[in-house]
Amino acid sequence: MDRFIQYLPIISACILDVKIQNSKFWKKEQALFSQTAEYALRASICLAQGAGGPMRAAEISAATKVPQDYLAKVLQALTRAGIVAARRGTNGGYALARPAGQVSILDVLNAVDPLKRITTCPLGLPAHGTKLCRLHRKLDDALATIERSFAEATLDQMTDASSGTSKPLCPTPG
Amino acid sequence: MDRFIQYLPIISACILDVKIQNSKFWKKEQALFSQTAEYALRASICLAQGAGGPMRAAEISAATKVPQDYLAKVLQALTRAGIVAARRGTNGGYALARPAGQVSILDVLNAVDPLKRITTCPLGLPAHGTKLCRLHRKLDDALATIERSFAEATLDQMTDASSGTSKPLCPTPG
DNA sequence: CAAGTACTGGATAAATCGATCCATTTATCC
DNA sequence: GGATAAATGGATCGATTTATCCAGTACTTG
Repeated sequence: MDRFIQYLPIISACILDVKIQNSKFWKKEQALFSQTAEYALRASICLAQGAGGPMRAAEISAATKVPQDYLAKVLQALTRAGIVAARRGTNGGYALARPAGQVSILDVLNAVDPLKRITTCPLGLPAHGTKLCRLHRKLDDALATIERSFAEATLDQMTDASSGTSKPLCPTPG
Repeated sequence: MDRFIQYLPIISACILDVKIQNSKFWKKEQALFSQTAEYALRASICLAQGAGGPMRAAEISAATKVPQDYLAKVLQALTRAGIVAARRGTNGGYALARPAGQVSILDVLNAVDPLKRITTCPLGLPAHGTKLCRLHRKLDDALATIERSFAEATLDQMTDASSGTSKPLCPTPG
């Protein structure tokens, strides 16, 4: 036979399944959003809640469960991006540089882990397109949707204070 | 003064901007989608296009510009997930295990880099919520949107053959 | 000004991802 | 059955991300 059996029968799939169990499955832990982005968002929203005064890194770390020394790096990035303002010495700490209603989730994300839109073909064939580009338009559509959604979401909308209900928090998986 | 100046004046922002230039900016390269996911999608669509017969790894590598040895790992993962069927030896190669119209982008993504929805509070406070959970609902909404979009997009929709126009490819950035 | 506080930033280590090499296994062709 | 072809899987390596430590700097208080 020189014709390839393209669609394997069910029985072959079963054999494949066994092999999945027997070999170390190549599994990635990577989430869609980076750990750093998660940390930056937690910290920013934490600052948006305690809007009274500056919070020290140790306080933010305790409230958000972000490793303190790593949080320092994240806050530095947010400071350099102009999203938070840092103050040293006694009674120092971090505070938002703008009102929470004027800082979007996208602002925070872009400060630490920029959401890169797909503008050129990753295959690097500029003049003549390749066969893959419907894919990249689809992927970039998804990026655009997220970008729009996150650009409209401000930090104050993420705080408890933005609603009458006091505990609308994380639902349990059920 | 024991009251923190929360909203720094413009002049301070300028000073901050200077510091951005002078220090090594903490910049991440990570895109929203992993390199492996990109490779897996390219390879899958490549197989969907050449739907005639099996393609060897070297051929797929040449067509998709994925490093050949790494592509082998990606294809192994797709094989174990039952998305592609592999055949060894002369005239061997890879082919889709199902018709391209029955394989979604989400299927491919989940095979190599699962899109993990947020079902529980990452802060690990199950009973009593934390102050951060509006955020995670927002993030998970984004994940849900992407998941839905990618579940509906099949590989054959990503091929050139799915349209009358022959070159609707990657637009140049302009 | 002296002491103490808290952010800053450099150096470093651990973990994961991306990439490569090569021996082995399985299939086809003659 | 032997030679060849091509995927498989183990080992390794470099780059990036995540995490930690600590000396230095700037700011406040008294």
